[in-house]
Amino acid sequence: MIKITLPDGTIREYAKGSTPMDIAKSISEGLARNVISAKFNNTIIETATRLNEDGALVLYTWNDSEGKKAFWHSTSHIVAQAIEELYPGAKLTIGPAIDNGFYYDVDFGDRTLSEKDFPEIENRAMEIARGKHDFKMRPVPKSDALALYKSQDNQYKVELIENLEDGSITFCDHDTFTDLCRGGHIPNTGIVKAIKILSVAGAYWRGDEKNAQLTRVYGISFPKQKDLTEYLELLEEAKKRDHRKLGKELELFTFSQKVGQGLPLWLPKGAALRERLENFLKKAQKKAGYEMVVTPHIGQKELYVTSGHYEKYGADSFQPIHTPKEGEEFLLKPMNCPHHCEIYNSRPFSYRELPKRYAEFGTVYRYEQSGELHGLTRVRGFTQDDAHIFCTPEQLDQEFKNVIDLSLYVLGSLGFDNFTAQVSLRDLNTPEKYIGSVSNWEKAENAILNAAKEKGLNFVVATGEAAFYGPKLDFMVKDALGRQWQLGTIQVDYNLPERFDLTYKGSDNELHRPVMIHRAPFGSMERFIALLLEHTGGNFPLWLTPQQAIILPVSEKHEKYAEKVLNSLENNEIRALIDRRNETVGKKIREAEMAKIPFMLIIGENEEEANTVSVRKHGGDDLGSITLAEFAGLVTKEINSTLKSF
RNA sequence: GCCGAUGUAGCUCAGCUGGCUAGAGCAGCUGAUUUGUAAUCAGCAGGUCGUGGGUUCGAGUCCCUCUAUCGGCUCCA
Repeated sequence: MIKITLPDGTIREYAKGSTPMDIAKSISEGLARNVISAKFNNTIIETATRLNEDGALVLYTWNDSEGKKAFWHSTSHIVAQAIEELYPGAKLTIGPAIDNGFYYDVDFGDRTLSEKDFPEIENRAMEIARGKHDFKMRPVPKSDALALYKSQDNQYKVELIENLEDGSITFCDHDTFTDLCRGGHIPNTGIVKAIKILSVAGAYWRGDEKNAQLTRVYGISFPKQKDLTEYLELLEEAKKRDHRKLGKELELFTFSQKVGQGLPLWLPKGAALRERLENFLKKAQKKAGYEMVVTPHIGQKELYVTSGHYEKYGADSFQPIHTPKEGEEFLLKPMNCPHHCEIYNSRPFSYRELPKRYAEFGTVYRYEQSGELHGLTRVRGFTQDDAHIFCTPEQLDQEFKNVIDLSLYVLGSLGFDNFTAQVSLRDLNTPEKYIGSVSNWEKAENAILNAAKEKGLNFVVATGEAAFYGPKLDFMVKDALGRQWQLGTIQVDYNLPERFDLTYKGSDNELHRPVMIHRAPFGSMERFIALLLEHTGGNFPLWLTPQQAIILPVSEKHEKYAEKVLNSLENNEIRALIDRRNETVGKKIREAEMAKIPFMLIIGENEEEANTVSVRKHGGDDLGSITLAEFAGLVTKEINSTLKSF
């Protein structure tokens, strides 16, 4: 007998060789029907894996993310079989589950795969699924595994197997299909009731640009047809929150082919919104002891050679600007730090004066590869809400924690409560990617880890994600389609102070090296506004929204009163306009609704007589007739409830 | 940059396998209407079909180049 510990802590005894499915059956009929995957002593196993020792068992259903993972990974096997049958000679590589579905990377040789081919793959895959074939794992000697894939001329699988240890290699069979696989499948193909191929994309073998490009087939599957329909509807809904669509509809920004790709043009409403965001942060920064500075948009090449940016990115940047005088080379500034270092260097500092906190809404230009551009989230010209803090090593911890507070304040004020804090460290295996001494890196990394822990921040660690000059604490937020973007960032840097020979006079009358914190709570105005659009669906917080109210006179007869109302709103600093058009109230309301204006003030005879406004909120709530003073109070109250001061 | 897809009026889209002067709704303009909580009516105007080339008697439609956009990969100071 073996002792099995279940998640609730109960320990049950089972015959040696029992499977997770046996155990599920012993618990309940319903569970047995729904269990699709299992984890034993922290290893994902099959529901048919025989258990021969004591241990902890977790059973998964479709409702668990591990269950979905097994479900989708299993579907990738089914799709792979369909592809292998439909496209003889196609070489399979890997096919994992991802957050929303799965993919399979395939080398189709000279053949291309496009959307037109999806239905055929889907149909054949569903046929296979309906065959209710069991997924069966079996160990295979390395020599046999190699022999199989060598006979198929599949160099990818051969490469994978060569890196595996003999004895640890397993194949998974279902129907007539066999694949190299470490496991984690659902019991049989019949559980999959709906399969959708979503897209194809190029993907480099092993993620390396130098390797062959494979065709990545993305798909998703569900245990019910209805789930698929709902998922596709969800995708449609998400498209409505696309910041590119909303930015156009709300007249915030645009792009011009003539100006150039990745170079956003801010329209009046968008520019005003940006300005409000900037002022919001400026106010908080002022309280936090920052001073504003202004630096030029270009700098001599030498500046970036000193900082190390030229060596790292020079070849992949906008190329130097040459002046009529020979030998002068300037670069469009791709970051503000070198300029701020030179501001610090403009005079000597005593330890008594530190920290110095220089802030600037600095517009920078980076040459992003054309395929990487994406709306406002990845552009070639953008404005960072940048600041650099120069402090003594003793001040570093406190300063870093203060910046965390500021970043959380910014995210919180704008309703981003679903962010991921990520500590980005260097990859110890690729030291050539980083500049500076190991001891400085260790100091910097520890400073971030300690500050994050002391602030009780719930963070994940990402090795290899550090900047080349230092580690970072990044705040990541997902867009409407679940893609993760970095917004705020805080970085500790011991390197630039050395490269720019920054110093301060200590209490010992000796010169010391300050530590530098790079930070941007928004990240960039462009990306932040993009994510804010997707999160709010264009319904910005009242304090931020371009137009807070619109006055809708029932007819031209009430235009005078409308002016009076507008005047009163302006005196209360409420942003409003009058819709003077000769249209019906119904139409004016419809358009105000579509423009996502928070308050509609309808005025006609009744209101004019009673000196009131009829207030309709965006979305349809009728607040009835109230006085202008009451309305102003309402607006102030709503603003104060969302906009706390720092 | 690489793989795949897309580009028709300011916006959203139709235009079948190539065949008369390229269509619709919304927006715009003109006029009528003076309106009470998501579209009042009528008329008018608006497009070298992303760019350049090719095939053809004939190209919005087929082929190629470039360009921009979209979904990925790679990259992201």
